[in-house]
Amino acid sequence: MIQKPKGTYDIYGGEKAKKLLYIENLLVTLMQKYNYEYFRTPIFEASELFHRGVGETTDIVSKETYDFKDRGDRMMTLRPEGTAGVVRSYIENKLYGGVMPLKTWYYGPMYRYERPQSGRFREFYQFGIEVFGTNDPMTDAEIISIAVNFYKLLGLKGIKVNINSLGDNESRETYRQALVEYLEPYIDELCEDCKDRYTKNPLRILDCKVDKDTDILKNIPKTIDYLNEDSKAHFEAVQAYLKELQIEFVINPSIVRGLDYYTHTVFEVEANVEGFGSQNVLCGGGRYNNLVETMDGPSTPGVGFAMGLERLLTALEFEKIELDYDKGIDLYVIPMSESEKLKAITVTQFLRLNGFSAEIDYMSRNLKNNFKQADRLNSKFVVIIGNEEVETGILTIKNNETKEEYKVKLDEIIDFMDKMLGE
RNA sequence: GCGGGUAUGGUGAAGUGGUUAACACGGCGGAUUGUGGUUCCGUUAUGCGUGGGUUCGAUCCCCACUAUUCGCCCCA
Repeated sequence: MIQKPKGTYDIYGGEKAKKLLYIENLLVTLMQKYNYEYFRTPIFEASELFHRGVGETTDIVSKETYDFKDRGDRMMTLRPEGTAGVVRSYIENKLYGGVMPLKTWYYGPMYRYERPQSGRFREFYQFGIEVFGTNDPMTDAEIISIAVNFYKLLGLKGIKVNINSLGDNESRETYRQALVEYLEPYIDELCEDCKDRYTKNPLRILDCKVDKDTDILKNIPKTIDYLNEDSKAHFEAVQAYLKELQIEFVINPSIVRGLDYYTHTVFEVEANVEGFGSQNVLCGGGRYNNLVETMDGPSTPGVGFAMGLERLLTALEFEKIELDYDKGIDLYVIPMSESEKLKAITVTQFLRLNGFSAEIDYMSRNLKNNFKQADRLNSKFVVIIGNEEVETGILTIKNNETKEEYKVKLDEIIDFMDKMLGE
């Protein structure tokens, strides 16, 4: 038997599918309200896009990509994240010539070759937003609030927002120097990974979990202490906006994010639920004022985030949150015998085309099992069609909850159902 | 890339080195040929992840592989 690739999963109907569609619909309507535009970019791109966009030294690019050569010998990569593709599209389509800011959102599968575990897949879905063309701290606050408000709308309770600031280029550089200076005497005491990071990307030593309890890490310089005036003002403004929007947050100096393109604000939203898996970051993002330029576009500030759908679903299950989607159908149509099937399918189609969800018996079940089936489908009403109904044109409709039975003329059935379902 | 757990039917699972592999749920059929969700009856694995080995004999012991799961690294 051929099995699914490691780290992938199927959705095969049922509650999970309904939940997923509900969440996706909520995202679409929320994005309309916030006035964001839908972006769709390819699932594979030239490998170089991610090497430059995400960062050569990141784990994501150095060891987690799905690479392949196409039949024209071009190196391609299945996208490991969404930002690089959107930025490429922004530049390639010269969207910087339009009205700013450009507020975009995307949703789709991402691919990373990792060992699967709780909350981590090789193919996983991300929803993300990217805003181009403004450096206003209000935007930073807005996108954080979007993530938080979305989780609140779904009913999630244990969410925690961590924010930090890396500052602009100047601040980053002074900080990097201070960091390297501070760490120099301790290099030998750091873990193997950190020794490597020290030369390649010292910032990432900050969120090392191996060394996190050592005095070296406890006293390590904080990025926020090295912000210049502009950067400090930016960070403070972000906080002021968040407070105004009543978004609770904590400043966490160890948040640096694993992608190289961030400047100024970085943040993570985590699920703070007892017993939740160790992969508890639901959403992460920040500002990337250098990225567009790095990718050969005109200097353009940007800010965005990405959230993982699988982790969100897990969090919802963990908090036992019931989503408000329709769990059943309106009517279940039972033909009493083979000879009534023609009439039954006509009635069913009529109902379906007039706004009701309706199902019919395809299995020629006996009456008892048909009622059982109606229960399984959570049908609000049952329509019985036998020879009497066909002769008189008057249908028997039973309310599946109250057990009340009604006789309804075929051409009055829509009005009747509207009334019954309280339309 | 590294470390731990697990692998029995459609599902959840018991089980023992030795003749017919519990039990529960679900499914299907019937008791009830136009009214069910209760109850009762019947039925539902020539088979215990794959391949080797130990043994007179292995689902149960050993090894490898594969899958899965949790964790590390990293990330959503």
